[in-house]
Amino acid sequence: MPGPRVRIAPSPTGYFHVGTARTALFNWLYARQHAGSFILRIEDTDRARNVAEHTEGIQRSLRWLGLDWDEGPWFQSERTDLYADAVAKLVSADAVYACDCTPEQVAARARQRGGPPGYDGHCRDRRLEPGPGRILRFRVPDGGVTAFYDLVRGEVSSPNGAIEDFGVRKSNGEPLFILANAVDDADMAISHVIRGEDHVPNTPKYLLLWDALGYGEHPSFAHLPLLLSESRQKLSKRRDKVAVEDYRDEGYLPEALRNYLALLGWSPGRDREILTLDEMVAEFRLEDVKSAGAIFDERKMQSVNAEYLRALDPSLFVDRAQSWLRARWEPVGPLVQERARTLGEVFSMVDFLFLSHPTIDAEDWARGVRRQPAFAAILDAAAEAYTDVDWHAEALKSATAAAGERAGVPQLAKAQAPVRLAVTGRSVGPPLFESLQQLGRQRTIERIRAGRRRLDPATPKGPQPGA
RNA sequence: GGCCCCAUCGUCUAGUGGCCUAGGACAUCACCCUCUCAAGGUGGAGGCACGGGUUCGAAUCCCGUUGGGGCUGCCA
Repeated sequence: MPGPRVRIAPSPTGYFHVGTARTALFNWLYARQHAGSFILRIEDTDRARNVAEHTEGIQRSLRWLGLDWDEGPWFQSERTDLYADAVAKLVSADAVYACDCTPEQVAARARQRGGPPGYDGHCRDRRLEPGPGRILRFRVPDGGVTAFYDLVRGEVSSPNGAIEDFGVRKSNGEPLFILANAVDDADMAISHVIRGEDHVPNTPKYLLLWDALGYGEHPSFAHLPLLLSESRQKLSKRRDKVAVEDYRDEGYLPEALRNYLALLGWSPGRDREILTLDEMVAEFRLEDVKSAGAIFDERKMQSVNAEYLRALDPSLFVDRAQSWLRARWEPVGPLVQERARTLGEVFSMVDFLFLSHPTIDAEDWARGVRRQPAFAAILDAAAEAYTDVDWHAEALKSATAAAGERAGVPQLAKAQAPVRLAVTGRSVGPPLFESLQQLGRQRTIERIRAGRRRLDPATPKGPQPGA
């Protein structure tokens, strides 16, 4: 008697997101509760947008959160034969047709109609031969309604007339999300599709495809409420700070993050909030998940984390803090080792990695500013250069050298000084580029900007003399 | 614009027709404790979006309005 089969299907196009983590958690809870299988599938069909580093990040984040998977990771990029077979089936059933309209043409016609954007079915009856340069589109029925039952939302339906002829295979032959997604769910015998609410509009298309491919009984669906930013918009990788690993680096405990995430859209009831994983597994009910979006509130998450921290056995707390501290400076350890005369000196060499704002040594700073007329120009150039450089020591070195040249200071030794002062607060310390690599892009650039502001004549605070 | 979804304190939520004078947590304010800060304790302020129904009775059911969100890609 096999249990349910669920999956988390992230795409490696960005850092692993707290929203994805919440979806993964709910899938995982469901699988564990029903002795089912939790499957990891990497949706990397869009080769142009994939970043290998993110594939690693997905797995690291999942493991860190304790969400172990039973199968996978499967990579869609390695399953292209499956999609090709499905496409062949769709073609021979005349469920899809080839279309050679460019996106520009589609948009232009939509503008001309003055109607809504979207594809107008232009090539529906042109009977073009499928092939390179031609996208394959699904022939959506003109009439009728596609409906499904959602474990969270109840009955959901939409008229087929509102669904345009969506693409299933790109003109370069790559499968599109909706196709790969449905084919894989069928192939992997997924019984419950538990995913974000943003996929609700995809579900009718998925079902149309599913039926056209003759896959039989539909999986069950549960669309989870979206995690929102403070502005009530869907949490976005671009706008918001959302990477799970950022929170790890800030010192959140995985069990605390997990607990907080569980509370978004679900509640164990009876006024309880802190609960163990076992309790969650025992009590979680998809049917009890709310359907309204939830704002991701970092302050609340902090208080949950604080509660977990306090509950730790003191010696365990020291251990946990220790390993966090250690992870922060360990990468520059060997570099510090060469320079420290006593262990006591280690601290002042790495303190900048821990402080939210570096302690600026007033004398070093004043001397640095005095000696380098292009101080400000170098900081500006560096901040700009660091914005989209590969965040590795070697690349940072070239970027800094280039920034120096742009500021009229071709010697790296001189060009690095203002950056070092702004970022570490001192004129001496471990090698700069490895230090920056460890500090991270965001904090580095923030500090350079702060250094830049420090250079500007102080803005008068109190009443102006004589005013 | 079209389609879809949603609606309890600022935020996360409890609530599934009478137990609701709507409970808890975060945040916030006051006080207590206290060498500081936390933690803890006590108390305060703060919400059922609005309008119609249904019902003896509605935060809970129905309809509408308003508001918010998602989707509308040869992204996933």
